[in-house]
Amino acid sequence: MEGDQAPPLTPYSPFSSSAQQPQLAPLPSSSSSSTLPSPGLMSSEMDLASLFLQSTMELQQQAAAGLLMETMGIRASGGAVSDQGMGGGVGGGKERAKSSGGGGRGGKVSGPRFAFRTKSPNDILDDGYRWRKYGQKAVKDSAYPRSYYRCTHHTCNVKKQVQRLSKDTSIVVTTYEGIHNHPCEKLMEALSPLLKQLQFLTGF
DNA sequence: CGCCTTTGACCTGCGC
DNA sequence: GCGCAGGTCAAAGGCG
Repeated sequence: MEGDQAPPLTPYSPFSSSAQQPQLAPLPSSSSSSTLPSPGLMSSEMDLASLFLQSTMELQQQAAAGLLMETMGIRASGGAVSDQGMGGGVGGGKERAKSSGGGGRGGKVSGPRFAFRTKSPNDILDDGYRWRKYGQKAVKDSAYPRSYYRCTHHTCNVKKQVQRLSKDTSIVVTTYEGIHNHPCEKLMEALSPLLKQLQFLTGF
């Protein structure tokens, strides 16, 4: 069924149309809203930790959408990549073909995708998660290789691609695919002392 | 010792 | 059907 192109990324022209592109182009459609991870914390008694967990989940969404980036002083601009650029897909070596449903180029995605550009000398921007690099590939349009990363969390299947623009080497295009189903480690680590203090003060 | 990066090979989808 | 381009795997090596 080649019918399901389902371009989850809003096409945009990287530089050409000087029009006011949004700071980023999160995936508009159905996929993003419906694939929100349901954090299994529906226990009857929700303590502060659970609340925190939930809020971090939401934070992730915003972070992924680049909103947080700006707050953190990271410049997020541009938007989604067109599918001729990094739209790629799950090509598939070996067992991936069946496990992930294949997909292939311009095809299915495992989750919502966000792409944004950051102006940074570093290819890797520290978003609080731990990533493991699983591939690097030279791409045709760019003089710089594209790197492939996967979230190291066991249950998390989020991937990201990082590529430096050949036109402007100071700009790094990062594409996130999927949504983390676990809290941000660094964030939790930083907040845990606060949480304890809060619990102490509030009597919980 | 565990985790991460590197790198070549392999697989899949698309265009011609 | 073939070649190209992109995405992923997995072994090997490095580092803290």
